[in-house]
Amino acid sequence: MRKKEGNKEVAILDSAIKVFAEYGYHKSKIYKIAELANVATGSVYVYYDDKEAILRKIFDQLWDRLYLQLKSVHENEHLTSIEKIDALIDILFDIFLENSALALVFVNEQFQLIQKAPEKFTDSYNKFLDLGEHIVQEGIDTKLFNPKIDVKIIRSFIFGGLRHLLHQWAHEPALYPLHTIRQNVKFITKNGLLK
Amino acid sequence: MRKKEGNKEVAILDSAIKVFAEYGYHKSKIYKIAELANVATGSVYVYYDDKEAILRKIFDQLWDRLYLQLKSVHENEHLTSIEKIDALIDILFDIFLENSALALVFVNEQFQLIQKAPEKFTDSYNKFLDLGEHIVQEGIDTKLFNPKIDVKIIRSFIFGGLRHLLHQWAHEPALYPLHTIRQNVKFITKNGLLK
Amino acid sequence: MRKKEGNKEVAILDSAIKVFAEYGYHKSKIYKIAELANVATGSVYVYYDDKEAILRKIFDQLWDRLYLQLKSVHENEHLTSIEKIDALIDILFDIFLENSALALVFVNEQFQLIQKAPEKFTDSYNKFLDLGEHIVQEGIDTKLFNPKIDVKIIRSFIFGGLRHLLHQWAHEPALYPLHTIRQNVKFITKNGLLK
Amino acid sequence: MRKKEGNKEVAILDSAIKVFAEYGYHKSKIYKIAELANVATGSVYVYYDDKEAILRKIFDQLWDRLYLQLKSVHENEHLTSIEKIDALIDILFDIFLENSALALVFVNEQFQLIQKAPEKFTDSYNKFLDLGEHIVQEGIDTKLFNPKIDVKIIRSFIFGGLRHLLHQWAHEPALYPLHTIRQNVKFITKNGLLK
DNA sequence: GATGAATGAGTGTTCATTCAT
DNA sequence: TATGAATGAACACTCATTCAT
Repeated sequence: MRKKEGNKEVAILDSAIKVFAEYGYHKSKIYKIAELANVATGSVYVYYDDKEAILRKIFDQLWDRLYLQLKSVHENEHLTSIEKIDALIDILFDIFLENSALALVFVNEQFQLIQKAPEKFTDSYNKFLDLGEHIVQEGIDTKLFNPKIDVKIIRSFIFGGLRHLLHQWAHEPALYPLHTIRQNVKFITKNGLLK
Repeated sequence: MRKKEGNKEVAILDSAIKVFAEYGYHKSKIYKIAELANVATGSVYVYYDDKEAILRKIFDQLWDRLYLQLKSVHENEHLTSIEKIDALIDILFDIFLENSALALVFVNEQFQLIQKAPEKFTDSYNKFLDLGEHIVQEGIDTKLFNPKIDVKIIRSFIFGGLRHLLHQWAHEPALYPLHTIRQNVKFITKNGLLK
Repeated sequence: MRKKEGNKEVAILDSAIKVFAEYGYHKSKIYKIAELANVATGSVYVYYDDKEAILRKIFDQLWDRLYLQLKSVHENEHLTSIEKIDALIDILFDIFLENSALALVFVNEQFQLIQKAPEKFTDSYNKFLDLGEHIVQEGIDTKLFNPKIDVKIIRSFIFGGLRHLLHQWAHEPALYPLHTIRQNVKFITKNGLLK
Repeated sequence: MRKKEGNKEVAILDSAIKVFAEYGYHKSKIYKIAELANVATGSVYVYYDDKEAILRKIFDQLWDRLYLQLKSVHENEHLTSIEKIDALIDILFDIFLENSALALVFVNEQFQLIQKAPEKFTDSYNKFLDLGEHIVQEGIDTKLFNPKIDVKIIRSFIFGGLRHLLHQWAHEPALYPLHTIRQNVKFITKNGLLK
């Protein structure tokens, strides 16, 4: 009996990220993904129900990782709210620095997927956002951040700003060193949040 | 939508915005657009070369309008840099307040389109961004804004933040009144830019 | 504007009968049907929703014709029950004599189709059977036929016998002249029904 | 169905009959058959060359049994031709009474299979038909049956009638008790054959 | 210009069959 | 024998685009 190596499942996912990044979800062909993963077309369907399931899995994994990292930051009692916001930004930058194709997929496809069936979207995503919101609220409560701001709106604003920058960077990494982007984001964010 | 006698071209474009907003570009069918515009499928091709040309036209018009408005703001010598940034934000909010379907299309499809062939993307878009950048630079030069910031990065950050907020609003207008979003954005932006 | 010629719809149906007869429904390919009808594959879907709709249409037309003919026979008051049974047999033989491919499709595919969703099967089929049953009952009531027989069972028996013979004939027309088959069927049927 | 230890071959065949009966041959999946037989998909191919071989085996066994029974009837010198015809009908009814799924498979799939390669179809089938024909001929020779009838045609007619009734019964056993069907068939058959 | 019937290239998915273990 | 992961050929159906009228 042949055993599932488990490698194929991962290989398919990695290939999918690359193919989705290059062509966009809709123009990505299953046979391209299979080809790049060195498996047969049909094998894709051994591990994933359909094309969308692959995309969904990509985001599941992504947000699981991001949430766990942010959670560990948040549970560190030695950090101020400011330092936690700093860490949040670092977490996002680091994961995409590691895999720029993933950044492209994230920016280009998450909206469409989440819009289709928000309730089916990975729970870690909402947990991540909630935690981010919580951190901002903590900053307000501890008089570090300006009470005038609406946490949900600011959360979205920062998130969107980061998303856009990461997209540009993923698309043209040479244009700006990531650390410069990072510094600027931290600067504007903090100075905007501090009283 | 009622057929606009003698102006099928506009009717098609308006219908396309609605259909693209509802289904996303890739899942939008030409016959749906034609139907909503009360014209025959074939008529779409009388006015537009292909499906992508419709999308391109939507962005052309959008950025033309935005650029012209920002230009007029910028040419007003009575405004400070801060007031110009305020006006920039207002311009963006107002146009999407007027047409939320357009906001959705903008947020969901611009990336994909611009990525495909950046050089073919409407020139007004770049002009708009350059002008925004210019305004920020002016603020730095006049000692209003912090010189530490990189104008291009900050420009993208704010732009992305706005984009994301508009998307959320377009998708669920009831969640937040646009004016609250607007206030918050202005607040964080200004406090982040000012020394 | 191109006008639907109406010929294509018929051409596709005729081709489908031939292709279904030769390969069986499941092994028949849409492109084969289109090819034989001298139309493009896509044109098949201009006229029919899907593959099954073609098969369904074939039976709709078949049973509509058969029912109308039997109805006209039944309404002829000069005929005895025996003569009506004779006519019923003739009707079936004649229609398949005219189109032997249709006979094959009928024999091979009707069961599967009717089994899938009996309630969606053409109404004319049930009307035809009911009328056949009615004629037999009339024969019993007028003391021509044996009262011991159960009309529904006998109806099915004769129907199945005819079906099988027609199938054999359609498959190997040379084996038996249709008129010999017809005579024998009439003979056994009548002698079985008469007291 | 419970796994029959040491007799996977039989378990697969029994499962196949049920699955073919429920879904029809073409829509039956090998993995469904394997699942029902409590064996792995691959095991099916240990015992059968391919999907069609399973169907072929079902008919082989069926006709072997039927032929052997009819042969034994025919060799009984105490029976008249009429009694032999009676017995023939009983044989058919009894085997399907015992296994109604088999009846469905027989009715739905035999045509397609036999049509594809008549020469490869089980020999017992032809032997059975020939013996049936022989019995009718005997009846004619012994002046019991009407000499006008063509034995081959009548054989097919009766066979088809039975087939159709069995199909209806297998599909809706509650509609008619099998013994009523049996009586009616015997009645019409005999009265049609006797002078 | 306007129409909508006609086109046919293109692809996600299925599933019978194979084969390494 | 037995397994079930892996395969890849096959196909129904879609829909952007064309073009005869």
